[in-house]
Amino acid sequence: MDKELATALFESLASGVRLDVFRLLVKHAPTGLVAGEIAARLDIPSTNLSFHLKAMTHAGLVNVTQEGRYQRYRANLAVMQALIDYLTAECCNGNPEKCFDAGSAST
Amino acid sequence: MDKELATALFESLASGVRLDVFRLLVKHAPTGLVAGEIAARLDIPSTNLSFHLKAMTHAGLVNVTQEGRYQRYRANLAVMQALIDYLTAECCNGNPEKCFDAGSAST
DNA sequence: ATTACTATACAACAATTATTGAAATATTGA
DNA sequence: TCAATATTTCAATAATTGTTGTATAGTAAT
Repeated sequence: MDKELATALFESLASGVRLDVFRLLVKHAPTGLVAGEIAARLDIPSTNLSFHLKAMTHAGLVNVTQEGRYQRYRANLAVMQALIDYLTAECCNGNPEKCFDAGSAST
Repeated sequence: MDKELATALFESLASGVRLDVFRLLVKHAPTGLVAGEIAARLDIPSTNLSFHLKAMTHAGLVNVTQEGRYQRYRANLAVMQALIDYLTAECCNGNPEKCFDAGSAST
């Protein structure tokens, strides 16, 4: 995980629409959902959803596979785990004790 | 941690400049650095740095305290930990086994 | 008070990102 | 092949974000 990938992933998560999409896909892992289903559930115009899905796919946050005329999207949980690891390392860099004292009381 | 805060934090981390600033402040936790020192180390014009520091402060990613004519900035590690917790929950929502199988092999 | 120094606010502008509708591409099934 | 469906691409535009220089406000020290 380098800086460039990290910022790309953060950017993918920095929009309400994309965060909604990702959370929906996580809920439906590992099956995933086809584009039309995502659009219907989140009530987003298909062109706009396509725009965001393309960005997320490019960043590697989601994967896509073709199923006939459908495109099935799945959350990339491995990348998400790598991001969490990166964030943990960045957060605690040189000061691990501080980091895990502070915020662990989050319900 | 709600969606609004999460997107604000992701947005804070989604820029190369801001990610650099944050990582620098984490390295210097818990002392922090004054604005001029950050600008010098990262070679960013002070006005531009101020713009980004303001955004990060607003999002809660960093804290600031006045020291005479200096402004000292510190990484907010508690918020970072809360974000990691949020991300872990989002990532594993309904499928914890999948998440931690996949990406844990990150050095 | 005045001079120097630190940092932010403001204004102008550049660049990027988001949204929408219409058109295009590709697949399915009659 | 033809009509129907699913999704993306494209073009136009709106909205947001990033960068820079100049001006301002505050602090420090003489």
